Amino acid sequence: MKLSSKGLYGVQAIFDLAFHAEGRSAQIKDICDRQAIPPRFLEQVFQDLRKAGIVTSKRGPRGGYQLAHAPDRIRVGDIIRALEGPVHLLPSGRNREHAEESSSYQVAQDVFKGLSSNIEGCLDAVTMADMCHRADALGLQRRPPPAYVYAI
Amino acid sequence: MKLSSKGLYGVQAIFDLAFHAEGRSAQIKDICDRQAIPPRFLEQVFQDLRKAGIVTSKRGPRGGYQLAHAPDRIRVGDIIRALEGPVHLLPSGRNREHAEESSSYQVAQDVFKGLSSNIEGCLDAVTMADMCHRADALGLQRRPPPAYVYAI
DNA sequence: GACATTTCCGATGGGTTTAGTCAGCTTACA
DNA sequence: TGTAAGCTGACTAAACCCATCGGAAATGTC
Repeated sequence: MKLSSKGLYGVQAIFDLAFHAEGRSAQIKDICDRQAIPPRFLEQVFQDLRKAGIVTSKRGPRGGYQLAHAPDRIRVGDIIRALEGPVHLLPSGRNREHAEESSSYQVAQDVFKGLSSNIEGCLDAVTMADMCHRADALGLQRRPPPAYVYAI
Repeated sequence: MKLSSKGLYGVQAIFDLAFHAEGRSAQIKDICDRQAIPPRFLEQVFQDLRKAGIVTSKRGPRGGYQLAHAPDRIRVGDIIRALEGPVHLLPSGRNREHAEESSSYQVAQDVFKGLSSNIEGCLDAVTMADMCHRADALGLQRRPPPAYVYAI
């Protein structure tokens, strides 16, 4: 049982936004430089995150992405669900229709449903604010984007 | 985030063994009939379970599989680990070596390591005995294998 | 208005994993 | 010795993952 790269990249990127941008917006290029993520791939990831309402975007020069909520309101679970769908331990089998009738299968179904929501609970227990605190504890330096200065 | 069919089939099969065979042995054919699992596929699953020491096997006529431990000593997590490897949320990336140097990545790594062991904890909290109790509560009937009777 | 920059969208391709099948071998009971 | 089971390894079709690409749309700057 593992996470896809999309999920990891997503969490890294949102954390990056929370930690380095601090409410302002950042661009894909900069996030990828800091987090070592392929830029064209992160583009896709951000599309999903935008559709899920986790970030807002602005096009054009000096555009970029911005958190839609405060870091303590964004949970790891929100990101994972946006990128990989709900945690659902039951595989959507092909000839599972026949099995669904058997009450024997229902026991497994009940158990896995309970486990799924427990696991979601684990993921929802960690927020971006938590990750920022941990980063501070590690001594990680914030690199806020330079304030824009008009050319002379 | 989802489970593979192998994991579900494995849990179903071990539960079936605990519930219907009750310490005795059962054959693939019978388990598959009760649980609606492709027989040749369950064969593979049982090989992994045997190598992990969760079941023992006996070949030849009137052979079959048998639990290696009491149902309250077999946890869902044991089965999942045997069939899908340890829960490890971090994808084993290709160019992740470069990223590992960045302490930014280390934050994500720490968080996911913690989450992984929490999730294992969820899976280890449910035993086969628990599933049997639940099945009893659902009114599921046990179908023990008929005691062998010598032909006249 | 022209241009540069950045996000947005859809398609594509290589590689890996999954789910299931198959043929043939080994073991062991009767 | 025949037959019923498990054991082993190879195989395949489909799905999925991880990007990468070309171009379109929006928007700030000159």
